Amino acid sequence: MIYQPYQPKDFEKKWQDEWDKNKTYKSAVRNSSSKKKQYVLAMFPYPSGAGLHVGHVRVYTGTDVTARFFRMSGYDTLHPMGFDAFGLPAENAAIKAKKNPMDMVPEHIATFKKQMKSLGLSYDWDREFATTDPSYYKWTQWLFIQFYKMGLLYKKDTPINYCPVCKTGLAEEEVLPNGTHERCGNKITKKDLPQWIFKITKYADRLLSDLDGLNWPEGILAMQRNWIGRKEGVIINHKVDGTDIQLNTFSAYPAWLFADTFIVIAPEHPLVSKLIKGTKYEKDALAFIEEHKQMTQQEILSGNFEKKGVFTGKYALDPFNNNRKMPIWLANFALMDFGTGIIRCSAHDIRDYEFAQKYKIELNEVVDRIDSKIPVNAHDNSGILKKSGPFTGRNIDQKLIQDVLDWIEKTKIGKREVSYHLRDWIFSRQRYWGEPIPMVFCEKCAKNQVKSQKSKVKSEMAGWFPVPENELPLKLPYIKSYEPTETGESPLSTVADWVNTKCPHCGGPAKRETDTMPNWAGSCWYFLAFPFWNQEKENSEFKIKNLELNENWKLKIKNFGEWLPVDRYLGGAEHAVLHLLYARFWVKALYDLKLLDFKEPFLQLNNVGMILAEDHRKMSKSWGNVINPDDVIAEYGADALRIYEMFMAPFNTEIPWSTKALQGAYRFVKRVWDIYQKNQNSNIKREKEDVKLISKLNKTIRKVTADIPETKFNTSIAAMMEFLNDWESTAGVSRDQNVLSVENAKQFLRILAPFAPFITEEIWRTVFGEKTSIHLSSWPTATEDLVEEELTIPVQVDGKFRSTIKIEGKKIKDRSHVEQEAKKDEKVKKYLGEKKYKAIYVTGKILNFITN
RNA sequence: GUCAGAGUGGUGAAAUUGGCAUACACGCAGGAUUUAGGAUCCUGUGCCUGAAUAAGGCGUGAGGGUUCAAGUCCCUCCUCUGACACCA
Repeated sequence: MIYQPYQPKDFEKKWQDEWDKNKTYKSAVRNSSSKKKQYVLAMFPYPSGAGLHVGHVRVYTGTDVTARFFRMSGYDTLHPMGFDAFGLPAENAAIKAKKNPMDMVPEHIATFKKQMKSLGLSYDWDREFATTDPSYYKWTQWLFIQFYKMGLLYKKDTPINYCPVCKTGLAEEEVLPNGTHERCGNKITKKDLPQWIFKITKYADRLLSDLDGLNWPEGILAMQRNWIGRKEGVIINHKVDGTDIQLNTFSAYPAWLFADTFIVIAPEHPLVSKLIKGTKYEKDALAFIEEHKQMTQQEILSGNFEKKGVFTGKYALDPFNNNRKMPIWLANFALMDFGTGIIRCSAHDIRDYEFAQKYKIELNEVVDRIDSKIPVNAHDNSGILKKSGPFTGRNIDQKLIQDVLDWIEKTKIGKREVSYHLRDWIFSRQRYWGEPIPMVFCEKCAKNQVKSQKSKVKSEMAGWFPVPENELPLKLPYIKSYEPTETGESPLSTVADWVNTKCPHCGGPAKRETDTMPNWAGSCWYFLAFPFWNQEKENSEFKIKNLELNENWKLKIKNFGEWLPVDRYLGGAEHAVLHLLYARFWVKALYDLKLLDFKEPFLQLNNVGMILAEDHRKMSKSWGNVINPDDVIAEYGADALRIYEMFMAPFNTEIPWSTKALQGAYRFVKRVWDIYQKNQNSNIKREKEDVKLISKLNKTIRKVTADIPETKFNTSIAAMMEFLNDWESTAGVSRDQNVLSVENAKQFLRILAPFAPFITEEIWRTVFGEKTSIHLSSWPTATEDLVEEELTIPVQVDGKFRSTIKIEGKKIKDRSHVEQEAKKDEKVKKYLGEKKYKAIYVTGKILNFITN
């Protein structure tokens, strides 16, 4: 055969089609198999109009390498792909393009799929779906109803971001950091609208404690722990002087409670109106509350606002100090959604201290100052207490804190309490492009339920009923105008024939919920769907039986649940909290519903680092520094792109793109091509194999085998490059290419296959004439090193490296032999001289002579 | 401020977990081939002193410590990145 230069264009398309046609990457049918499995998943993409980004290529290639490795290693491997197509970005893009997202999304998905195939990603496409498919969101809606039925959802008036100029409700993402609307630049306010809310806080403790068993990056675990923000402390009850009002405060630093001299309360706290009603302070307080309302979330979060407050005219009685009177203030730094919204304040907190100085509120310190300018900070939890009742004179330590807590409970001043940073999850969006929330409101039933003494339905929930399950999916109507409405309500509220329906309870006229679900909904359970998302099965076994959804779900989990949970999940750290937390939450709730039998969705998590542009900025159209994977593939081929992205840096580090370095990867792929082309032209005989080269090959196999499961793709490739260097030079020296047997040449090709699926397949089939895909061949096992005749041992004198000596492999454990050999070495002689020494020999690693 | 991660050549980075620091790659320099450029191949490439492919010294953010031996372990500090942040 004549030498052919490397031309990836000549064969990449051919193999894509072949793999497609033969369903090479179809996952095994898995039911009650005892065979080991790997469910390898990349966070699925939102299919934007821009197509795949080189950043996508990085995660998907890493995931693909992992899946291919396990597939070849004999695991049942599930490696699916789908599309997260609901949500704001898609909707805004569609508004801009003046199209309905329903028409646009399929186009974008087609582009993504085409690109994914051109990259050689080994997905089982039979399981593909988009979260926007009614057959998928039928289940999302059904799950919503299950969660509703178990009491995890409630509806409540909640402030949302609202643009008074555009007259529209906004998502958090649309609010710029300076508190203005990203589209019109006007200041955003809050508006109360009824919202569906998920009681994720009910699972706070389990979401926290179950983190312990996960093989996740430490940083992500820490972020989740932080976000949940569990804090142990006490709730203290106070009477308000001259009223029957009771105020509860939360404190995480019980040792310092005797120091508190005043109380602040969040302006939006429901007890405020009661405190100020009819007093001479009312007018000022109301003005203050109004001013506070005008503050945007951003101003509050920026921390740059002035700490302000007004006196309510009322006093709380301090149970720690003989009912000493504590003035109650409204303060703009008190948060309604942390603790109880009411704080006991003292000199031992910088913020409280400054506030008290400003308004000349009396203070009382219980620990002597170290720095004369400021009081000791309670967060330090150290010092000796004074003026602290029974605890005066005691040192602040764990024992004291426990004693204080016991005392508080014994005297019934208050009780131990746990507080969380985690808040309930606002699940409503006043937007078009999301799963319609499958709930119906009936005014008549609502009235009846409120009237009825027997009804246990809370007034806010009265009249709400889930859409009957046999009506699912509740399809999103195809409409022309779906832009946000003037009232801040969902655009669906304007579609009369969709809104008006029958009450599932009384059959009378009723209205549908017009809010849609947030972007997160579809991604909360998609990984559960892949194992059973197989159209053949859908159509035959499950559809024909026409089971109730509940039975249908259970049957699916029973038959295909063996794939679950996900063994390896790969994706960006930007989802560290929200997506990962929400998905964990749903899985736990489903476990409680007995719809799943495991508690954590993702056993191992690996983060992928972002790829920056060559100029070290983020890739962005406006900078004009975007690298399009299609262009790279056209010029260098998919294999070179894959190899480069796996080799560029450790998988989880952020890294700028480098076209030069890409060319290095391209050279490597080309050299692989060339050496096999040369091999093809020589008659290879096993007996001519080079022993050292085979030893190197086995080391390489061992290295790659160990590295891939640890996502150390860069060092895998470095090892293979080393091997290729050796192979080339050995072949060069021996002046014929008979240095590796066909079997061994194939072994190297197989360990390269997960990284470079096209070139390896092409060589496998054309050079070696194989009939079935290399990707279905089995992963090579490294054999024990064939005798290494000589080993190199470094020799130190007094801890300084001086020389190396060669020792026969057999004698490597012979300590005195190694020592004698070392003493023959000229350099060692020079430094060691005639001095007395002690020798430390670590077998096979190092020899160190110590003379002093 | 809190939490997490990271500081190694001109650059991206390695280092079988305490044992020859800088593998692999990019870049650069010199050479071969070429009308030329590109591509390809070969050689060299941490820093300093040296004519040197002689010899030596110094080197993993800074400083200290443990050890025969430290990029790796311990203490103090500095810088950068990310996330959260008026959290009571």
